[in-house]
Amino acid sequence: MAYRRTDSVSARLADNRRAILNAARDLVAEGGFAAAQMTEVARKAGVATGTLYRYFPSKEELCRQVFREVSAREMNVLAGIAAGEGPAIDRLHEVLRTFATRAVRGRRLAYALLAEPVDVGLAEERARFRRMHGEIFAGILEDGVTTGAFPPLNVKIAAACIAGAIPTALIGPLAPESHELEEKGDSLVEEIVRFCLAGVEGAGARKTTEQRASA
Amino acid sequence: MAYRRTDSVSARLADNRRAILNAARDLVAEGGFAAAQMTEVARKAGVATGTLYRYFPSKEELCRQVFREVSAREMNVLAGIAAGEGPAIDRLHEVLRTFATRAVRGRRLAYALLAEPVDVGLAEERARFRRMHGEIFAGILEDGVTTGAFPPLNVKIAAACIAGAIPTALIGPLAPESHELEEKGDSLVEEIVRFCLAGVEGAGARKTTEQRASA
DNA sequence: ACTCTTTGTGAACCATGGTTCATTCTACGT
DNA sequence: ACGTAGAATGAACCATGGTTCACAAAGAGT
Repeated sequence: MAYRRTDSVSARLADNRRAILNAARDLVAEGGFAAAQMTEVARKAGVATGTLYRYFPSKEELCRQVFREVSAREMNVLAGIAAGEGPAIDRLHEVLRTFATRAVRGRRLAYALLAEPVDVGLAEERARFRRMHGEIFAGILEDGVTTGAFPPLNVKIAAACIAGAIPTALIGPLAPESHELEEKGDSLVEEIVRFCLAGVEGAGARKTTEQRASA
Repeated sequence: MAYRRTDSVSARLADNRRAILNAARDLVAEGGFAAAQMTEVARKAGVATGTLYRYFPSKEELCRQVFREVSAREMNVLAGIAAGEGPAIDRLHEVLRTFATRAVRGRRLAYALLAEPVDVGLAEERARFRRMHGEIFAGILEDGVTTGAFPPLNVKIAAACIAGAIPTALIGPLAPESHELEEKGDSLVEEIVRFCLAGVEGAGARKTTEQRASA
């Protein structure tokens, strides 16, 4: 028996791992995933390039991990609201407003999570992120439909629409070089949320001119 | 005077250019922009790799050109509908349905245009594409608001929401490996369109529980 | 003190795929 | 026919940036 992992070593390993993840996260928060190059991450974390590979099998894994950690924080905030008490409509309102507002506040990070051009690995992670948004929204919608607060609707599709509408409406303004959020951010958020709520609530069957004419 | 460009030569040049663009377009339609590698494009177009650079300064330019040509066709279809006669609401309905339906029919191409992970150059082109969608939608909305068919609303934001909701709701199903569109495509489209129309029409001020309570 | 194992190092390595360029070919004008 | 300009060629080139690996350092056990 020649070697055993001490607590102090385990701690140091854990510290390193954290330092690496933090370094990567910070780089992403500053310049998006494009800025998270292995050399830079290592430098910022205070370790050698090769060391990164003792903790993560590849850049892709490292970036995925960062993506998951950052997005998990957001998801938890939203999930918390979704799981709360109160009428579905209020929770929906709150979730949407929070989603949009947090994106506006943390623009660069939001841009990285939602819109920055990334490679296929991260795109996959991003898809998962969107899907989870959809599921949170869908949960509330389900509630609302059950209690009769919302008209009958296909909750999955409506949720997907919301999960797409919000980021897209924000993306132009979210782009790193845009500054229009500083002032008009709040009203923008309000308007987006309003659209989504209306999409949910006004789900009753509706007719085109032809249908009205033939009635 | 030693040389003058003949008609036959000009024609051949134009043919080559077209052949290259077509080759690239076909590759994109089959395997997305990821499949449009210069070597492949050249092979498919029946020219040498170097020749590509006599017609396009870089791969990025070539791909942008392809993107523009393909997307222009879509935009024109939508713009045609938007510019038509009839009540705004019908035109909106028609435009949205057409947008979604065409995406469903030309899945792979739609995926490439809307969702495939691409590099920054094409992402820029894609952003322009989205913006143009938004402008088409916004034009109709503007009309509808003016004529009183729609309640007052921020047309730009609503348009952006629509431009985001439709692709996002389709993306999962659009993904090359998914086959769920074959059967459920039409109802999916209907539901998405319904959500968007409701978002536009139900734009009247709406109140949260707190606001209702304090009234 | 000595050995053995794990951990850390960073310069060299390599894979990918776009781009170049010396050379060859084509066709225009005389 | 022949000289020349423009067009075509495609194998070699190169830039980027992730990954490796031979070696050194540190820590654990006897």
